[in-house]
Amino acid sequence: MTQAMILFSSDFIRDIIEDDLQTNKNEGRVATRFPPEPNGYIHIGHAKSVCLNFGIAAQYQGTCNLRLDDTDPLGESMEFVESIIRDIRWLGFDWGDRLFYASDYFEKIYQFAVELIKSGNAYVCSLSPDEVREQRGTFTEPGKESPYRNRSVEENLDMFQRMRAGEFADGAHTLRAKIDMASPNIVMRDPVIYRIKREPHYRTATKWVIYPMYDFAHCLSDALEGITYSICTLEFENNRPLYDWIVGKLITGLRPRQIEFARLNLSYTVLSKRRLIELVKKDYVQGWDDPRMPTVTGMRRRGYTPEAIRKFCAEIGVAKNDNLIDVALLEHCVREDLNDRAPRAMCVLRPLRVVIDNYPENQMEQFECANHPQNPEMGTRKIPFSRVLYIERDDFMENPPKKYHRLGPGREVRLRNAYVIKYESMVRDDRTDEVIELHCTYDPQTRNASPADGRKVPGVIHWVSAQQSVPAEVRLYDRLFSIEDPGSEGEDFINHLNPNSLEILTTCYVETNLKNAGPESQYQFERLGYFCVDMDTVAGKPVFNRVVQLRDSWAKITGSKDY
RNA sequence: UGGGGAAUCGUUCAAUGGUAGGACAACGGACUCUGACUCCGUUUAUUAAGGUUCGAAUCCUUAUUCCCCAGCCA
Repeated sequence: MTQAMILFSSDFIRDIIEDDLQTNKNEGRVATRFPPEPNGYIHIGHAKSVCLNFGIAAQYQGTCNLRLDDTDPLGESMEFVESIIRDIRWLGFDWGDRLFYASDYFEKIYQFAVELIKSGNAYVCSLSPDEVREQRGTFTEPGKESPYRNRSVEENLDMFQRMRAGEFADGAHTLRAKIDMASPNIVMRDPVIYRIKREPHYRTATKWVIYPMYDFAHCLSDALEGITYSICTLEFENNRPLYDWIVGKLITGLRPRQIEFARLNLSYTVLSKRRLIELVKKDYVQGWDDPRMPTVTGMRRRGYTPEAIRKFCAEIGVAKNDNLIDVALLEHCVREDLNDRAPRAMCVLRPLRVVIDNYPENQMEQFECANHPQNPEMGTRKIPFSRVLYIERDDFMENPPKKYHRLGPGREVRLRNAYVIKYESMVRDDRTDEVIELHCTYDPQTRNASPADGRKVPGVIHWVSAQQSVPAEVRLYDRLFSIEDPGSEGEDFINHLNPNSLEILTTCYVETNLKNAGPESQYQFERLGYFCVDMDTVAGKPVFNRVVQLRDSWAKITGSKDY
């Protein structure tokens, strides 16, 4: 990614780095890493971390490694590795040849453990999981030392080797760091650093039956890669003393420094892996790339751009306060980006038929329309106009309120890019009494001009030609949850799913120009919002996802939600 | 309850002993062939109480509130 694409910024982590650079710590080197576990898809919260780690590397001419933190084979898979790589690339970041796997370090990490045993700093413990828990103590009481704590180095070495050789059942023994069972920090009470797990690993297959724990593997992986700043989230603050203890015992010279920041929370969604997995597994959504999901792949399918996501990550900043970011900020960022780059188009979501009585039966005109009102470089396109049109149902009211400036009995309105038309009469369905058709007349003088008599026509509505438009499916998305913080309540978050988070409209009409629009291309449907061509599109029958609505000050007045 | 963190507009981020500022949101208004965009304007904050100081969001003291930790998850 080029320098220009990076949003440079300042925060408490960058302050630390700049201080270090001043004193030439780490010989002026800046090395970070993004270390996801490949057991799920990455989401907008990960994107914050990606932007932070890769952004810092770019800002200080350093490096950022991509490292798959795959030390627990349960749930990890190549599918997730591939999705993570795809998503980070799409976000616009590059790690060159520095793609690493913690699993590639298993042998080295094993040797580090042997070293720890030899120096008397680790022992094989044969307590059961329950016993370990019981003996760990509580917040207020110290733990008890394991009866196996003082095994000889020789016995430990032998046992650990036999653990590796597969002589024992899962859970029969663990390797524990010998630290302090009385530590007020529970993390330091002789933490388990290796466990036996007879689970095939997606990369090392059945080569290993013991796997290092996060606390042991992560800091050593950082050290092996020469990481200078190991940036992680707040919940690892308690683990930092252990991080420093392990590195202090095993690594000489320059050591990585762990710095913690607050993870992102976003209103009206959930960002915990556990909850996201539940949404997918129990079919509350249609997969990881469901456009309602806060996953990178979901947002991509929805129509978000990498630029918008990066802007958002820059806007929210980095600090140590717990936060709940208003999703309105995310929406603002995508509108800002798409406003600049999305060509305009017209689409009628809920059609109402309009006949222009004084327009000749077989006449057809082509109007040249700007693709972007502020950017002429985006060119023009031709839009067909004819006697029968569709307009939005919401753009006609029988008994409109005062400030409504669209169509109604006795009213005039401007058809966007076309003529001013005037209401003449309506046709009702005999049975339902519903208005099914409008008859209007047009003013031929108003094609590219205001009415000759100087009268004001305040309203402008969008439309398509009935004959020359293409049927489309449009999927309207709303927030996945109906409360701000579904993750916080004691109640099951599933109870707060928004039942109206997806509305599928199958009778829409879009202008002919979009008949073969390619997947992932974004448009602004004027007066409606930004839309993105979904991958479910088939030739000639486009499917659009609504990325986000336009800001709508009329909706604020009426309280109505959308079209 | 022991330990580790954090408290600043509605939401967020800043101000590093010297004018509390930005963004989003909200609310007015201007403009407009998108009730969009853009532009102009307005409202709103230092958790509390003491102290140090010419001067405190910042330093000290005492409270209060919230988050994290008792996985052989990360």
